[in-house]
Amino acid sequence: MLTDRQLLILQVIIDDFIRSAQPVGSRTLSKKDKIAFSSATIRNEMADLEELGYIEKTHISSGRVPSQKGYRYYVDHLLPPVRLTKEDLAKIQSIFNEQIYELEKIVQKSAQILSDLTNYTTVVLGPSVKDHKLKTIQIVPLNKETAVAIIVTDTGHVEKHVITIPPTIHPSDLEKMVNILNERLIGVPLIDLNEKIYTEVADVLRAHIQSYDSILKTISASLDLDLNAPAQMFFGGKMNMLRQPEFSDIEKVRSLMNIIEQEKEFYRLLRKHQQQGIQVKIGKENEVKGMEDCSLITATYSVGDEKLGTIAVLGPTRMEYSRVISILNRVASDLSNVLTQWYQKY
Amino acid sequence: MLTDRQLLILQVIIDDFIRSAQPVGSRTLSKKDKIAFSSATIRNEMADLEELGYIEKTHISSGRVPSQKGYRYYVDHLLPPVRLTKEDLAKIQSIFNEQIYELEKIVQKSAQILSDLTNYTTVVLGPSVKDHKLKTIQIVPLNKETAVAIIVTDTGHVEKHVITIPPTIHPSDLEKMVNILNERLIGVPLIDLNEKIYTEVADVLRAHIQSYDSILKTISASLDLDLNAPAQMFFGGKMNMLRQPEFSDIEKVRSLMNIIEQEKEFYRLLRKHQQQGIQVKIGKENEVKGMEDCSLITATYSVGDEKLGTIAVLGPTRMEYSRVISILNRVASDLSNVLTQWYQKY
DNA sequence: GTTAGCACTCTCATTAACCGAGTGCTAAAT
DNA sequence: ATTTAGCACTCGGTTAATGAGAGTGCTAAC
Repeated sequence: MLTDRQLLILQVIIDDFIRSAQPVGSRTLSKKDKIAFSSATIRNEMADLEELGYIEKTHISSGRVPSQKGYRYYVDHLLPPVRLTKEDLAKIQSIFNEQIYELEKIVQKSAQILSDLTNYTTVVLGPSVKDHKLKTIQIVPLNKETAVAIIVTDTGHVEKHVITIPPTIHPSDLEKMVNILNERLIGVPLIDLNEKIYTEVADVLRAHIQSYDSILKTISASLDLDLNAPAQMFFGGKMNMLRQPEFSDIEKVRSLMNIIEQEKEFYRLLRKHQQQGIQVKIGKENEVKGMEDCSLITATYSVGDEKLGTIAVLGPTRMEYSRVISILNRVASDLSNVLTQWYQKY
Repeated sequence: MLTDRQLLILQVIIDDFIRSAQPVGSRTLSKKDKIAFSSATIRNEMADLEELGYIEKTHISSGRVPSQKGYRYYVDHLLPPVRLTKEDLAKIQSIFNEQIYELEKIVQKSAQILSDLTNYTTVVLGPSVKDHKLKTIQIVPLNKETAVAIIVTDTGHVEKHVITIPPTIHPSDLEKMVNILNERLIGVPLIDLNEKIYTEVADVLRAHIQSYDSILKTISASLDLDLNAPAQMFFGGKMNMLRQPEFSDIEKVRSLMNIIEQEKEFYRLLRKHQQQGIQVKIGKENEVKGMEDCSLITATYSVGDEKLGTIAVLGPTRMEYSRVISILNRVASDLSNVLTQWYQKY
């Protein structure tokens, strides 16, 4: 329903505003190469665009600023194509340059590079360990009372857990228990461990081990807690927001940092973004107080068909959507490829 | 060489300025209970104090502000006694309430509580693992090429390390190697591991194992890297600085955050503060550009006589020295006590 | 349908005036 | 010999006035 000319104007307004952070006036627009008509014409079109809700004035005689609806339309239909420069590609490549075998490190480095590249804040939601499969479980006694339980998954992830050992348990029982656990539970996804303990392991334990009750508690202690914990979040460029002119007000910085720092809220927000592909949430679409001036762009990365985690870029609503989306696409797919390739070995 | 009255005035000026963040004038001072002489007298005394360098004016006809020298004198000689409230003590106690057996968690929680209590930024330098002693080393093969090496120390600390296994190494050799390592190296401090490998283990290995060269590389890979890594730093209340009026300027926030975020610089700074007891570095005493308006108060915590790490509180020079020092003293000694008690079991 | 022209609006930067908090100095009081 | 009252003076911060500049909406001409 918008005419081509209106679309052109909308696009140029948003492009210019993203660059300059200043309201865009009709005269500025009329000087652009792409635009061949006079400022008066532009003024008329702008009045229409404003009436339709795509742009706004900051005050009665100011230039125009994109509205949330405007950004939404821009993101959905008007994104200018971006080609990543060689430098950009090289940096992205550098994430995978070193031979890294640890998922966490690679994910952390991705967050780092991504924030360098975009100058915004990035968050990478690490893969939940729930679906990883048990490779081995070890219990290393530290002294009479405590021991550290170590769980290794098929992906090389290591969980540790310091536990107390009730004095009723005999060391040899402990050893037996570990053997039984390893015999019966290798290959089981961590999330199913608790169930399997009761269906598969409990009977065997009862048959072989004296202090059955306390040993069960010990097992629970070593396996239970880590499952409900949220997946790790890796941040990059937390302070990049300070450079954006929209955050020259210390109050805004504070309220935004509050959201980021108390990670729970932010984690919940990211959990919503589990769908395949790039997702863009603009301003109030995030439904979080204090993020009205922010946009969140997310992508997922995966191994084969299985989603592993989410990569997110947080910036002002006046964000370089095109560029960020391109970069994010690239990083997510490269990361998926590398991980897929890597996991195939197992 | 300062008269009692001058000291009194200096103290009241600093106390007031710490509270209000506003330059203190003679009239304000004369209204204080402690002060029984007129504003004119105070003006004379202040002129002297200024000449001696303990206080400064922000402009020719303003009230006085403590100088760095003033703060230094205040910290060294004029600290008003502070008694921690029951609430404060209860919060500090709560660090140790839960039965926590993991050093990292307890240290992290200390940082958290400390920043809550002081409203400043806190850093806790975790203990370096270098001095911990090897409890066991395990190598868990993940697939043909990679394995994860797991080092457990007597303190329950777990290091993991993904390594590649050269195809020339036979799995049984790997097993032999692990056995030999465990036989020979248990109880050795991590920092001495590399040396011991050559003095104690190399010969045995050569005698028993075929692919001697590649296995040595593998060992190095599993043990080498983690030693030079700096000890972990745990932050609390990174954003608390935003609430201080001296950081209403976004530029200052940025330069300070830069220092904090790129942890290396900050780590180096903390390393200087290894001496026993409370240390206070005021403003430029920190010798870090961008920290001219900050003070750093540090304490060490230890097990028995052995220093483990450093606890630090970073605030504006206009910091509540008295309160922070009291709290820090308490936390450091409580932490030391708990850890000493805990470690004695080993 | 497009554009030139014009009156009007509003922000922002500059300047001037003023208030208030604070100082230093002098002279009187203790 | 101190201490204090008094007074002239300084300077930052706030308010108000002014003007320039950017931008708009509307009308009338092209």
